[in-house]
Amino acid sequence: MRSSTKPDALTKAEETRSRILAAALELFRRRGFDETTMREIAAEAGVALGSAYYYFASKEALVMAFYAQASKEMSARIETRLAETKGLENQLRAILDVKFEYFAPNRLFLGALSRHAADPHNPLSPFSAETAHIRELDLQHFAAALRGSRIAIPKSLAPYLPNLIWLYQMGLILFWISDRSPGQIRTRQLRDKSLSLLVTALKLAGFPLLRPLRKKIVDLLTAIEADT
Amino acid sequence: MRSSTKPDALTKAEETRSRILAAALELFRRRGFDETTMREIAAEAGVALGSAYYYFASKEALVMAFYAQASKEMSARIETRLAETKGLENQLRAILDVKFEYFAPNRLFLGALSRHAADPHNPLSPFSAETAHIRELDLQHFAAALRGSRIAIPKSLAPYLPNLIWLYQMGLILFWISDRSPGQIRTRQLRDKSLSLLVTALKLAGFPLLRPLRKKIVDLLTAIEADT
DNA sequence: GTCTATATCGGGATAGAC
DNA sequence: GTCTATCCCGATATAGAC
Repeated sequence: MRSSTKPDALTKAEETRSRILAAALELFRRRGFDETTMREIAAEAGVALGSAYYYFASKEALVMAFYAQASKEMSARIETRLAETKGLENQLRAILDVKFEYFAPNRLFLGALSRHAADPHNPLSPFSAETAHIRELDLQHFAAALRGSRIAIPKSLAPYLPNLIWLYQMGLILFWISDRSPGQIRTRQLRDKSLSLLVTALKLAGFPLLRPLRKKIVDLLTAIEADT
Repeated sequence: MRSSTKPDALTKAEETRSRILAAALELFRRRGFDETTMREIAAEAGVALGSAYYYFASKEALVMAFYAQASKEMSARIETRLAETKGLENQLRAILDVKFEYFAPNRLFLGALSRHAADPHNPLSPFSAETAHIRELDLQHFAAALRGSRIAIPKSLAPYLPNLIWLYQMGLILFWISDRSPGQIRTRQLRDKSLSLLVTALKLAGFPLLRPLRKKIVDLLTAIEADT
């Protein structure tokens, strides 16, 4: 518990903890996740190996701490940007921009983590139960952008859209992580073209002739959602 | 090189090699990939640790050998099934069936490997350069099914379809790998509904009113394909 | 409660004798 | 081509100083 005599300062323990986390992230960024050892992290933070383990039960726990911090910081930025931006496509782009900007220095690091991305049962996966609260925050941003949009979205489809767009965004991020084109130009192209496609598709979604297709899509989404 | 005096029998070396591979796969299936150690594999195969490494440079190499074997065996089965099946949807389902049947005993094992799935630069990823020849075989099956179909597919879209369907199939397999519903019922539902959706979408693809959407899709696909 | 120092283990990979 | 003996190193457990 925080000492009640210094409510504004970090306690010694909190200071040590955040120094260890900072050292870990610095090394993860510089050398990648797998290559960084707990011994190096402890050395970089100026503590003994045992201390590092005292604060973080595993290397994995350091990653979870990173997730929490990133989610919190990005969420604030996203809310600011959404308030200054008009139009669904622009708002979605704004969300993506915040993420890419924030993640840019961590691309190598995230690349190592993406190994776990495909396994929803791995705690580090963006699909896992352990990261559910982070996902939830993201979903709220997407839902807000959709609510503010003037595009008429079919009622049957609407409940699934935040999740679908979240998934789309994860796909883009995964693509970006292993995009080796200079400055990740290809991801930028993909982002622009796919965003434009997405918005066009949403505009067409209510079109009567597409009813059978829409029905099949909703049917599919319902089946997937069943429990998860 | 194989001894020319016994063209039909396995040489001793080949026998040892395949015994090691069989032991490895058996253990991978039973206990999972990470949990299985090279020491156990050697013991199960009745050879020394060093011998296992003589035949397979790493645990990873054992996986690549599994891939090669699986690809070869499934390819033969798929060709048989395609010859007996009519209609695009049925043919696609036939291909998926062969894969799921073949992979069924290896679900746990594949689950551990799926960690690498998201990283195209990892040799074990289905997207990697090292697995390109396996992917190529798959693509040919999908291309054959599409060629044999009576559905009129827009010229602009056609070249991308085998790749797209291959990607769709990978998505299904990834879903299946971590599908914990009894008997993987949910994957079966998803397979049926998504196949039906896919075929419906292909039938509608040439529809004139969808031209702007189609154009955007082709545009997107072209950008992605650019080099990779 | 916070942290250091040290010991031990598990497992991938390799060297070199035979 | 097969073995034994090691190397190396990340991870973990623990005893105990402060």
